[in-house]
Amino acid sequence: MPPPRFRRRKEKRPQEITEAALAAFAEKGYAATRVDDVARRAGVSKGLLYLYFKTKEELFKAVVRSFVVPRIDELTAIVDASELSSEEILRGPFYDFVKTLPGSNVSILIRLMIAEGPKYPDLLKFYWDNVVSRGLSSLNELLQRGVRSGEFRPSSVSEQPHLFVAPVLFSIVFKLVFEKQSLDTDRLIETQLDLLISHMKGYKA
Amino acid sequence: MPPPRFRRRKEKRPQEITEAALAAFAEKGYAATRVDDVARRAGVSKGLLYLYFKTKEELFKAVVRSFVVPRIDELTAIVDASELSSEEILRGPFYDFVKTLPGSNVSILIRLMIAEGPKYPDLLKFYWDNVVSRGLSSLNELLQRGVRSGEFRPSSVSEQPHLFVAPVLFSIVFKLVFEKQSLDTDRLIETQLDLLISHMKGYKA
DNA sequence: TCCATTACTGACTAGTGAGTCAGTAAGTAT
DNA sequence: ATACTTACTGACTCACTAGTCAGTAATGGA
Repeated sequence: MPPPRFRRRKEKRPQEITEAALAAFAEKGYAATRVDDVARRAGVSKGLLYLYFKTKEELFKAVVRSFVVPRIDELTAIVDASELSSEEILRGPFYDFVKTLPGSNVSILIRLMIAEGPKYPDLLKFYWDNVVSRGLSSLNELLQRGVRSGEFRPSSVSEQPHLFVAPVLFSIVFKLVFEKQSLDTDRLIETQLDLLISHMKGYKA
Repeated sequence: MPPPRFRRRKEKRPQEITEAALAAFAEKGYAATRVDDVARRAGVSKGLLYLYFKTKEELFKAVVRSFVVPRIDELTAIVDASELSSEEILRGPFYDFVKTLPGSNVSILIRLMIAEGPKYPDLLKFYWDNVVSRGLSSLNELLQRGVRSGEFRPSSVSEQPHLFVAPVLFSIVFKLVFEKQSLDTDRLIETQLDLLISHMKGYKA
C-alpha cells in the first residue's frame, strides 16, 4: 500500500497557507508573487488554496490581519496594565518592543502596506483602525498620563507621539531598502528616546 | 487636406513619456501600470515608447533618474555654497527644502523605491549613490562644520544625521499611505529640528 | 516636386498567471 | 466491508499585457 498522497487537515491549512504567503510576499512583493508558488510552499495545491481564500487579494488581507494585529495587542496591553511610570515604560517595554521591529516579519508587511495599500482602501482602513490608530492612541495616553502626574511637562513634544515612532519607521524602511548599508537602528531609536524624554522632563541630557 | 495624424518631435518625446510614466506609476504603482496606458497619457503609440525605452524596467529607471537627482543637487548646492552658519542653514534652506517633500512628486518615487527597489538592485545602487548617500553626506558635513566652528557641541546627535531625516520620511510615508488622516507634517519636522538643534547647542528649549 | 530618411503607428504574438471544476481519495459513520 | 462526505488535486481556460514589426506618413534636402 503506497503512502497517502495527502492528509486532510482542515484546521491547520489556513495558517500554513498564510505563513507561506507571508514568506513569498516578503521575497517578491505582492504583485510578483504567484499564487501557485504560495500553494507549493504550503505543500498544497492551488485549488485548495482557493477553497480557503476566495482571491489572491483576500489572501493578502488575511496575511496582514493575522501577523500584525497581535503585535499591536502586545503593546497596548503593556501600556494599559503596567504599574511603571511613563518614563519607565518608554525606556523599558516600549523601547524593547520597537527595537525588535526593524528586521522582523512585521516590517515586511509595512513595506507591503506602503506599496500595495493604495490599491486596497478597505485593507488600509482596517490597518489604520486596528494598528496605527490604536498604537498612536496608546502612546498618546502614555504621554498624557505622564503630563497629568507631573512627570513630564506639557509641550509640543508630548502632543506629538509621532516623534517617538518616526525613527522606528525610518529604521524599518532603511533596513528593508538598503539592507547592505549598515545602520545602527538601536542607537538611532535610543538617542531619539533620550532626546524626547529629556525635553519633556525639562533638563538637558 | 486633413490635419496631420501626428507630429515628429524627437527631442521632446522622452521627457513627455517619463512625465506620463511618473503620473501613472504614482496612481497605480509600477506593476499595475500598463505600458499602453503610459503611452496613451503621453499621446503616443506603444511602439514609439519602446523605441525610446527598451523595456518597462528601463522606463522606470529613467523616471527615477530624471525626477529625483535634480532635487538632491539643489540641496547639496545650498550646503556647499552658503555663507550662513550651520544653524541658519538648517532652519532656513534645509527646513524649506524638506518640508516641501511630503506631498511632492519625489515622495511618490520614494514609495516606488520602497515597493519595487528590491527587484532592481542596480537601480537601488544608483539611488543610494546619487541620492541617499549624497544627501546624508551633505547633512553630515553641515553638522561637522558646526562642531568644528564651536557652534555645536559634539554628541551622539551630531553624529547621526539620520535623526534629521527620520521625521521627513515619516511624514512622506504617512501622507502617502493615510492621505485622509491629517498630519501636521510641518510642525512635526520643525519640532524635531528645534529639539535637535537645542540639544546640539547645549541648552534646553 | 520628388526622393530618402526615419519618427511613428497599431495590429499582432507569445507568454503568463488568476481562477475554475470535474474527478479522486482520505477520512467517517454504519 | 460499504456507502457517503468532503478535503484535496491538477489540468484546463480565458483574460490580459509586455514586447515586436511591417507598414505609413511627416519632414527636410535637392
